[in-house]
Amino acid sequence: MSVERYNPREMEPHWQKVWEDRQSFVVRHEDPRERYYVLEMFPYPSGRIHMGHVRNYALGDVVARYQRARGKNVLHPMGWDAFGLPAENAAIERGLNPGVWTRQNIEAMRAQLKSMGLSLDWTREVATCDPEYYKHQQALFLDMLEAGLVTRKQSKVNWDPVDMTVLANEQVIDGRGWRSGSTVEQRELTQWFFKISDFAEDLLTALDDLNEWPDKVRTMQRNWIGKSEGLRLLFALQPNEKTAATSIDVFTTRPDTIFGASFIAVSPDHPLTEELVNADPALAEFVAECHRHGTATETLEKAEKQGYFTGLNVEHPVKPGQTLPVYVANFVLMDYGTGAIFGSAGHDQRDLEFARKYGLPVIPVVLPPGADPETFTIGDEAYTDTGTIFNSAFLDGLSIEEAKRTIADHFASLRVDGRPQGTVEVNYRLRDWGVSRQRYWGSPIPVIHCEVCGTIPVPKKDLPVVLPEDVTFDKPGNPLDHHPTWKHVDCPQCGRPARRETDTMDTFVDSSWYFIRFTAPHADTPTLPEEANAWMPVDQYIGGVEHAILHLLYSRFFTRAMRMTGHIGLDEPFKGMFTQGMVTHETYKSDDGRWLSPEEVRVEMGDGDRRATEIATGNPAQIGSIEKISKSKRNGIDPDEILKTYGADTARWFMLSDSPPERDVQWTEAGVEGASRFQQRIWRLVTETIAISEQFAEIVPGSHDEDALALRRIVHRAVKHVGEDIEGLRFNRAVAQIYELTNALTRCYIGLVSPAPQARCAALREGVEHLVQLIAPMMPHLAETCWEALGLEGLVADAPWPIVDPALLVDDTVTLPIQINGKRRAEITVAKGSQQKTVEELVLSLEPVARMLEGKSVKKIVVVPDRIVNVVV
RNA sequence: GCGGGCGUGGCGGAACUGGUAGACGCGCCGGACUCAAAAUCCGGUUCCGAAAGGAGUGUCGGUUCGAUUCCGACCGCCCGCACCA
Repeated sequence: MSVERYNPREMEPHWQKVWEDRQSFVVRHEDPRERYYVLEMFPYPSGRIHMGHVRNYALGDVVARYQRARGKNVLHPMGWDAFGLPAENAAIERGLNPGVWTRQNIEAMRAQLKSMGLSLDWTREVATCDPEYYKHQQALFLDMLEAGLVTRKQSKVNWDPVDMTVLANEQVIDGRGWRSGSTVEQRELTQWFFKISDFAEDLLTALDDLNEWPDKVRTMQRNWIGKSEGLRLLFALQPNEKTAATSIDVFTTRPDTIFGASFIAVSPDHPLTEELVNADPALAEFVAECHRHGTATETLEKAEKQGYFTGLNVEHPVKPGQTLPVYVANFVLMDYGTGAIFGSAGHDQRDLEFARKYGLPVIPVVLPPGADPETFTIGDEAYTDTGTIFNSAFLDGLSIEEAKRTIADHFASLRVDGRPQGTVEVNYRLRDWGVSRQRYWGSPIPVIHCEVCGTIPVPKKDLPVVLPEDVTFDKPGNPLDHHPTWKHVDCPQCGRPARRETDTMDTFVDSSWYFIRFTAPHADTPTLPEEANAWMPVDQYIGGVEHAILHLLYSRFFTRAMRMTGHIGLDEPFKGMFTQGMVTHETYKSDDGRWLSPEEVRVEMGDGDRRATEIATGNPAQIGSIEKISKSKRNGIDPDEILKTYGADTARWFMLSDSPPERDVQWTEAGVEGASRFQQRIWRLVTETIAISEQFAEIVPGSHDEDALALRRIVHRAVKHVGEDIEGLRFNRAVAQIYELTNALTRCYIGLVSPAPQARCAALREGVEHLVQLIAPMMPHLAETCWEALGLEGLVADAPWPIVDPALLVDDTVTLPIQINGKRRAEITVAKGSQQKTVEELVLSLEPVARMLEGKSVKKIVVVPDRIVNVVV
């Protein structure tokens, strides 16, 4: 019997139209069913989707469609992270208006995403560059400003003097601007900040409850917040002529080592340093040298510890009459702690290197367990482990923890400069979030600067502050600043001429609350709290690990800030988080070393190994390593081509097979072919099953036939496992289960001869119907086609997940492997729950066992009921 | 350096809380169908061995009746952070 091949090119657009016409995936808030919110990170509209998007959205769509089948009211929206630098670059390079460019890209990418057949509610689409979106973001900004969550302060920024713009750290390469190539300056600018550091402790402790997040991401966030508990300690300066300061404020996590102190070091950016440089040209030169190295940190990871003695000394806080020298040191950071440390050379590696270099004393004060206090010395390595305090007067004999407490109490009661000398303090690495950008293509910050009234918020009734479209990029700097009229406004308070804020917001702000906006995307307030509270938190969020820190942390902060300003009633936006792996592909190089794209080479098998040829020249090409898809290595595959050639279902299926979703997946031509073949196999199985079952006027599920029962067992087990695997996001295992089921059904079909036994035919039919439902979340178009062909009602997209008959999951017999001394030698099939004794007797009577046991005595028989038997001889 | 993860066939990867290692897919080999090819179907495919049998989850050691799984040491790879006081 010849069967027509399944044609995805015809069927996929058909079903996409059916879903759209029927509004299958449009969500109503009033729907009484249990809610489920699944979200993939929204894309930047670069113009084309890439394979990473295909993977991301394929993963999310399986979850969405599965939860729908499970009877949930599923919110699965899509939008555009539409502000950002590439649009401005397009404007500069190609003279396109950023808004026009972005909107064109959105059109193109929307069409591409639609061709993937995703179960998205497109009525909720938002684009962050749309005034309808950023209007509400501006309102949120104003609310947060009022609530004291926003501040304006001076901060050092990387300034590109040619482009006249602030650069992110990632845009500074070897101390130069990535675009202009000019040397980047450190500038003090007044910038807007969100006070995320106020939430440091809460953001840290709440991580413990996010148990549906990858541990890796939680660890990264913990490190980023970087909590350390220690003591803030005042060292009194010896009287001198150089400075008006009378003490130095130091932060330490090791106050227990205070008796081992040998020097004080302050940062080159410390106020004391800045005071001293005026009278000390050599120090000024040293500081300048530090700054030169400052920017290119990563390459100088092992930069030598360097210091400059200031000539100042402090009194030793626990050794009366002794003093400690004060250095300026290149390894002390101004933005951590107080920008000053005391050096405890015996128990900190950096301090040790510094002390050795400048001939300062190294006094061990922590004795390792079992070491001899008379002979213990520090060599090239500082001792940082646990031990007992010694050489430390009243701390002697204490553990490190006890010593920390004792010394904290000791300093708490002493005073320097009229303040307690020691205060227990917690420090965080997390710093406030600077959101000012001197760029055009971002959400305007809604404030007005008035010479008389100061910084005045734009009244809410005047929102949105809309970006002007008529801007030029012909000169460096911020186009908003150059615009002839935009920034000139009257002060909303006094009415006098004033100036708009021309900074725009960091695009991370846009993405910090879009997931909440999706719950009421057309509301004329930022949220409808009732709807936001009903839908949030996002049950399953899926995206790349590259956003594990900033985006997720900012979003967690923003949700808290939105709660404080009354827009939502919860703290944590994402209940479940999943980070997917990257899509990789082989790389190819021509014989003269050019990178070749996969379309430019032909790969063939020859003599057991794979060979590549450059098509254009006919020359052999090198097959290189498997790398993340990138423009520079030219190893990208255009999803559009794949979607056109093979169809969406094939691309989706391939993305879900084989590799676990959290790991990298290698895109291969062979793998895609395999996925495409499987699609045809399903279609054949379905059509042939239909032909077979037409022999019967009516199918009655029967259970008299042993084979039918066996098949039904396999089917129901597969339904159970696939469901569990999808819920656990183990899609590769779900795929394997589906393959196994398909194999079993195919075998059954082949075993049927006409006229087929009715019971078995019914079982086959049931199995095939269930198979179609199992593949529906992954290959939805094929599944709809099969569903229709089987004559089933409605759409498979609306069909409930098949119900598992628990009776079919239990076997009444079980096959026990028999081990002799831990090696498998035989197996027996016994009734489930057989008595230990019966099994033992049965095992010993087995021929192969008896043979193995000849001449040996049985020491012990371990019988794990319904599991395994181990005979020990 | 610190933190986290991972080492299983030719390849991607399975193996639930310790219980038949290699599910499933890719590739390869053989066969059927065909004038032939594609497609499809069937069988085989961890290694050594003709077989009986033996070895085997990075290496070495330990716990256990039994270890890919637990513990210790080492080797290798990947990711994140990085002068954090």
